[in-house]
Amino acid sequence: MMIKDFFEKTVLDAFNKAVSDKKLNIENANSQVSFKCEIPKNTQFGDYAINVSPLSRLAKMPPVKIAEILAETIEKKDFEVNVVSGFLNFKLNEKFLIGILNEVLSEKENFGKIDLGHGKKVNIEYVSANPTGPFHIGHGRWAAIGSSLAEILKFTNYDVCQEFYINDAGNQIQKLAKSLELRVKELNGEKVIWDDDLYKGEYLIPCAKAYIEDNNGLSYGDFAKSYMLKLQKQLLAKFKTDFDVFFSELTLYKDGEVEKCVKKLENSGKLYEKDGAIWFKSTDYTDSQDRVLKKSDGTNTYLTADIAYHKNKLDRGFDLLINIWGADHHGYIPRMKAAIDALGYSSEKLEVLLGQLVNIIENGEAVRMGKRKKMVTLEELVDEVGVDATRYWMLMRSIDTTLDFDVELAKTKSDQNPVFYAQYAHARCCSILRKAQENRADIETKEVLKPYISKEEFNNLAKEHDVTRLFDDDEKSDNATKRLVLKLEEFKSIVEAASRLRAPYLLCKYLQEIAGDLHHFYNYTRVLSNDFEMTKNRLLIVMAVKTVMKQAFALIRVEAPEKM
RNA sequence: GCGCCUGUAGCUCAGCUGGAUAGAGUGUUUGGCUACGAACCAAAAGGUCGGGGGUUCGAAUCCCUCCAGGCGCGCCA
Repeated sequence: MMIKDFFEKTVLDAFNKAVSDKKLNIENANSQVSFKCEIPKNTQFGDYAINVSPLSRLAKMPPVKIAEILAETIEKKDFEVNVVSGFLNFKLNEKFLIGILNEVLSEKENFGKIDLGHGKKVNIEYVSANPTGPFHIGHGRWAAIGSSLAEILKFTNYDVCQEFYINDAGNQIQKLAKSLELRVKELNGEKVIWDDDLYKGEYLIPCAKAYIEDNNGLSYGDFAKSYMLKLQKQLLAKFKTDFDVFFSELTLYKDGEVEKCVKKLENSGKLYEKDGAIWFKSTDYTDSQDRVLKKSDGTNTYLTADIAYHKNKLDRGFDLLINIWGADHHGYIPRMKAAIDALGYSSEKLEVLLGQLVNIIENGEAVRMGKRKKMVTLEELVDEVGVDATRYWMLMRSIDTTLDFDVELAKTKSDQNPVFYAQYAHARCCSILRKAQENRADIETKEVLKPYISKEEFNNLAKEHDVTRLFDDDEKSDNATKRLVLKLEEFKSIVEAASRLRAPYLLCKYLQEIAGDLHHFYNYTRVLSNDFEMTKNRLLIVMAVKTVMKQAFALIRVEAPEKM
């Protein structure tokens, strides 16, 4: 149980008791009363607080009075209560904190796990790029967010399938084929003329060389597609983004699923013909205009195949479809939801996370990414900044804000990137745990001394973890200890929020905070000392911090290094 | 014109279903290593929360309106 819930329940119990004892006079006994526990901004007040002011109208009493009555009624156990105006402030004592620490130590990497998904089958689709070129930085944002969200959902008991939709069936593929053909001819010494709408990026030159060397009988289009897809897959793996399924749009056509889907829509009565094209009456739902499914030239639009794709996913039995789309696809949501409803499924099963785009900052100016202009590829960025820093940077901010990526800053000042601050805290924990078991020298005599704790004792410590004492009558040290232990407990609510709100950035924020608390603790509290009992207790704190940080890093798929 | 997102410290951003004196990082200034990693810590300075109305005991948070920026509004994908 989370501490906040504990205090909310404690106060609610006290409230009910006060009402039945007639200490509080509530007219409408059936009225819903609930309390909200929060961590005060100013920790002078206490560790947790509940504001009872909203009750004053109901009880016809000033807030202070209510707070005083409740404070008297509350059954105190391992904490103190004091009243300031309408607030009930709670201060935890040492025993309470020891309880938290023991919980972390016994649950280990399972600490913070919570069953939100009840094993629900969820499909999360993201990146889904055309196989016509390398990823740009924007793709990196979706890759980082999607892969991290997948971890978070798994941790909160969802059955997760990560999927990448390959857009390999549109006329962009013809352009790709033509572009490769021209590159091949160029390499063969022919003079060629490039149309403006072709892919003139230099990335097709190595592809053309490979084609000349051995094209395996493939067409230009097929060769280029599989070549680009292979490169994309390699980069995704390097970027710690592991898809379970790569789904080809083309197979929807080959298997006749697109036609079947159109038939089904036709049966629903939502299709009509106009100007030689087949339209979907999506305005019967929430869309602002009807959409063309089959163009007057007889070919399908992108939407048609995409509807068939979503039908396919639903037919595979997923309870929830999560799509991560760039903000530029925002207008696409109503038509997709309309189609899902028209097909007889529930559009509530589709949840679209709209991500704001990424700007590249160069010389202090935002440069819009254009596909055929000179651009920074994700691969270049990863090579220069590193996988961890790039992922962290992409995840740090809420999906709702446009991300400004200052490439120069990330390259030249990478050692002051926030990710290092958090990683350093983890490495510091590891270092203390190592040092505790190593021989050391006496400060004055330089004589070699035994380790603070033997390997055997250390290993027992990890198994039995009996925390006996945390405080040491040093105010700063004790406060730092308390702050750190409470931060460990907060991991539970962070995980819950990150899962419910689909917000991996909360974990980055949490890592910054716990890292800060660890460094603060380190500066005020000596872990390894000649007080053997205290050394053991503090090693257990460090172990707990290491465990929780490692798990938090795992959820965003960033390395938690033992050394740096 | 319509829809979505954003506007909080010099810069980049938090601020949970309304609550106590508005929070971090970074930058600036200052102080701290002769035992566990100074890639660290501590302190100071820095804000009419885009403007204006409204709702109420109370608003950065909810509602209305205006302003500014971003992204969409194809028989493209």
